[in-house]
Amino acid sequence: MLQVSYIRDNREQVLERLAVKNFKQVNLVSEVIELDDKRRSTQTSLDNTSAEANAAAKQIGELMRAGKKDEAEGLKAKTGTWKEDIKRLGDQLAAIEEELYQKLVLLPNLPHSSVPKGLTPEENEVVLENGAKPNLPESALPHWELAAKYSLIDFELGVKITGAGFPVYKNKGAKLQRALINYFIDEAEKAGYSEVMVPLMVNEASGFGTSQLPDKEGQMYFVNEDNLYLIPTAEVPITNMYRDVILKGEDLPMKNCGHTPCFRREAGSYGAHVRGLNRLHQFDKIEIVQVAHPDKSYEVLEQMSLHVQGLLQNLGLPYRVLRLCGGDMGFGSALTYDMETWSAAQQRWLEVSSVSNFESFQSNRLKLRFRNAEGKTQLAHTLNGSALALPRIVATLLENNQTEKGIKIPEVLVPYTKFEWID
RNA sequence: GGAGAGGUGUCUGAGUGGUCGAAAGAGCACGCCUGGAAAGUGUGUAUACUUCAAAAGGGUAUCGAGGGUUCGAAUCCCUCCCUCUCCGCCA
Repeated sequence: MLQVSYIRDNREQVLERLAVKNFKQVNLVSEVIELDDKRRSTQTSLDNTSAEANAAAKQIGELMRAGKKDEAEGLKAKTGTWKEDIKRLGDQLAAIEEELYQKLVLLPNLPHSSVPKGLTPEENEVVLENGAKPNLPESALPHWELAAKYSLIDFELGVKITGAGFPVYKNKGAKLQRALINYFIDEAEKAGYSEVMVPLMVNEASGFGTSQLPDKEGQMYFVNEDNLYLIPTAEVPITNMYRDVILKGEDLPMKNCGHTPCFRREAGSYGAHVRGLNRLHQFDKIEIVQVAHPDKSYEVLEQMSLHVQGLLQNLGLPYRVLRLCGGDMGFGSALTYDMETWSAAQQRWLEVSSVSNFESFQSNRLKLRFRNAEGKTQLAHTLNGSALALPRIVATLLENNQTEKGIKIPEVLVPYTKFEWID
């Protein structure tokens, strides 16, 4: 959520930035400012009336104690109008604040100045490409066929137990999952992220805090009985650890990592591109999260991007880094890098990570602040990224590393898998 | 699931209708004291809003959340949420 004070002070710039995200409801900006004007004047009237009423109440108390009952009664008689006014103004204020909030949550975050204008994924900017794409023989198989051939993943069994998009990992397929999880967590800890294990269900307040709600309500599984949402990413519980928190300036940056399954309804996405591991309802992911000083958050973003790239390099996967264009960015993000690996058998790029700086968009909702050098509270910046999401890594690994002998496990993983080949 | 107790500031904890944004202690910060430290001592120590104000400061709101009673609510009433204890169930 954007800060109203910022919108007020930088109206033209806000409009300009929103245009980069192709945001159409530009009149919301002036509506927000008008409502805030109304809010302020109503608040002032309410405050003044309350002050009068408070003073009178105090005086009545004093008169009562002094035994001047008549005077007190006289004063009491006058309080009626104030009471009515306070009630009326209070209701008005609540209504205005609600309306303001409803409009405010419709405004996406402002994109960073480096974000390219654009509508579709094709307009994302390729920042860099790294690693050689393997040349596979004609007989190369896509990962879903490899998974069946080596008995690594049973999609049909998952359908029986739950439904499409909930695969069962078996044998070396299951072990590969655990190996990747442990490897990614170990690497994150080496980079200074402290591990947390968090709940897989969150309440409404947490969903709002990281702006999945109300924006992506339909994308989350919802447990009606208890009013809880299954997490679509560990970003939600991990970032919400810092909800309603005032950090000390010297505590920044806070760095956490965690592994969780992620649950996504992915309503409406079917077809050839979602075969196999390409898109699932449940998958495992290691998330890295930082709470940073506003002056440092873009440095931190680069550092997180490099961390993710390091993992991909270590796994020997060809990858590229995209700077998302305004139209392809998430609602709350100011700058997002997507990392994609080249899936040689499918001949396409697969998104395996997304690293974003939310600046103060989330922290404004979270009320996540720190005490700055002047001792004042200030909104911190939040960042997060996948490091990494497993399924497409597995897909690319299986496809790119297939040989006649079997599938070669990358060296860095062998201490974790304890086998070198899937055969 | 059944029965009971309770939610106050960074923490402990007082406060059952006015003088309460809230005693006291601890912690923390700064100062004094000290060769240095401890002890001692003094001061300070919530958040938000504010078309009041240059600032100091002032006003308003907040004692789990929301509503109500009252001239006046941390205190009384209602609803909800949460925590703890005992019983039941249980990895």
